[in-house]
Amino acid sequence: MKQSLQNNVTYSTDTRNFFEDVFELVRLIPTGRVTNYGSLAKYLGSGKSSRMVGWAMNASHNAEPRVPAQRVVNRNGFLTGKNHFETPTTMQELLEKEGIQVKNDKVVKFTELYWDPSKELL
DNA sequence: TTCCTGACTCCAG
DNA sequence: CCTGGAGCCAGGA
Repeated sequence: MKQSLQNNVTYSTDTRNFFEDVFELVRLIPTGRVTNYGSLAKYLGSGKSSRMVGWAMNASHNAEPRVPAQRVVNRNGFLTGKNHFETPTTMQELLEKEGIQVKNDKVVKFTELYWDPSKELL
């Protein structure tokens, strides 16, 4: 099912809702914590569609209020999405500004900072 | 319309 | 423990 929106952009209705769900969920991640794509997808009921979460992040840059996409990394704590920010170092800088240490494109103490929506949220 | 790609993950070997 | 292949599904060519 497709529908045309006011901004003249076409999205599948389900996709649009999925986007917004992802955005809101990411905004719930506490400052100084991180999570991964798979957990978000699972929490939203998409199970194995972790790639779609990353794809949604791609569209999150224009979202209001801002989506802290830097807090979403892959399951090993690597900043796989860094190249999609304004500069390749933006993601890391944003994280460090929140007190998260990053080394070699990986979140230090990832397992301790990991935030699982299906456990932290009701 | 078909084919390819990807901010990912899981699983069999 | 490491690797390759498959599942996933929206967009772009």
